[in-house]
Amino acid sequence: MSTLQTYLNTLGIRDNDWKLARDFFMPEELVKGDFYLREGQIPSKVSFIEKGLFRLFYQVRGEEKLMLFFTEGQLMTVYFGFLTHTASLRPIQALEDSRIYSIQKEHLHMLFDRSRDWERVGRQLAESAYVTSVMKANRLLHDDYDTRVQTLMEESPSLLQRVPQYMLASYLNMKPETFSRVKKRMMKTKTVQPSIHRLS
Amino acid sequence: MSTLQTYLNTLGIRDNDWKLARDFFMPEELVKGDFYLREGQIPSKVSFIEKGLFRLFYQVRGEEKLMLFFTEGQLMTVYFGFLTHTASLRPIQALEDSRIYSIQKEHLHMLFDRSRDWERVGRQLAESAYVTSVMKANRLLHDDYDTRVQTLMEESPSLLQRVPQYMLASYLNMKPETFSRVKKRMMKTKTVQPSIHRLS
DNA sequence: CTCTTTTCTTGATTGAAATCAATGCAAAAA
DNA sequence: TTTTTGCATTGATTTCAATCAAGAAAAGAG
Repeated sequence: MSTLQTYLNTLGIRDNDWKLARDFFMPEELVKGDFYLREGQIPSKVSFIEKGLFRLFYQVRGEEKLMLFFTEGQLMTVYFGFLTHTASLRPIQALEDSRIYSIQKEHLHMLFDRSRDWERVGRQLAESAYVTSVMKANRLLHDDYDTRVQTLMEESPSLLQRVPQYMLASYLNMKPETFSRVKKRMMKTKTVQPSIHRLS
Repeated sequence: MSTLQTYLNTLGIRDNDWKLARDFFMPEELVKGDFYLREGQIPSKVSFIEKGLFRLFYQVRGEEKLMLFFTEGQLMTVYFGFLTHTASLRPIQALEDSRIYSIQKEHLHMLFDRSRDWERVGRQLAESAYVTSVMKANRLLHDDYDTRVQTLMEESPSLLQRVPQYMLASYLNMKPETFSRVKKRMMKTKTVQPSIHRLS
């Protein structure tokens, strides 16, 4: 629970606000392959990920499109369905054994009603969800293939280890073959690995 | 001012909350071509559009990319820069003579501090900005060209009258030539116009 | 350790939109 | 009126990722 408390602390949730919320958060364990949320369910909770990795995806004409990863230190939900009270067409599945803390929507709204700080946090989370989503969309829309792969490698190198490449390709809105070719192309172009010696 | 009041009313801003805010909203008139926000400025206000039409765009390698339209009854700002306190790379320009009411960011935060309802509205606006942005991004990413044009024609027919076609093309992330060809293709395929007689 | 399955790579081909280029067309300016 | 300007259309060509099709390599099961 302490990682959750630390996280909330950075959002401005302290002592009293934490006491209000503590009992609402329920621990859950999921093993690789488990569904956190199934297709057709209405998202009714938000979860803080203490450990693990998840993917939010959907199916279209037989093929899977991966939209988002969630991992340690992040809040997870199908925010769209959570906000619009609509059934999610987008399951969330654990890609690794995971440990999370979940709070129900109704409890979250209780917190909003009971505390100014929680209401403010609610706004800030919505705001940062907006910022994140806009940045992601702009990249997918306007960055070329090479840039997308490069950005991913720089910003989320750990994903390369933890996730099969075809999922990363889908996440970047390209085919696995294309991802493979872009990667190869980048290796060729790449200059010598930066190292501490090159700082001189 | 009354259209603004009506709008805020639908968000749950009544009597006292309105009185708190009223004097913060300043009327502005812009004529076609005026910049509501210039490149490099930090967005410091939000405006309600009573009348008119605006475009949010940016330049990349000499070409203009149109990201958003704002029109009557909507709130306008470069929300991204507004939230992140960063200079906007994205000017907003009036496409028609317009009349708006603007509130400064600092005043908005005063309202958040002074009233629970305003803080809630702040959250709800962030939430709906998120929902809108996700829907828009998903369409641009996953709908094919024909669908994008068709959706635009169905949902925003007035834009077709008010905006040159090359801007609509850019808005849908395609070239003017492509837009033209898609439109032509659609005309051919189109079945007889639905009419009241066909309801039988 | 071997066998099986999944994932990744590579090559050949195809297809759809971008690009290049020319023309048409209508509204505004001279 | 003619001329100019901005926008839309159309055709020809190019480009780049998708698709199709084998294999190779890696991961997992027994």
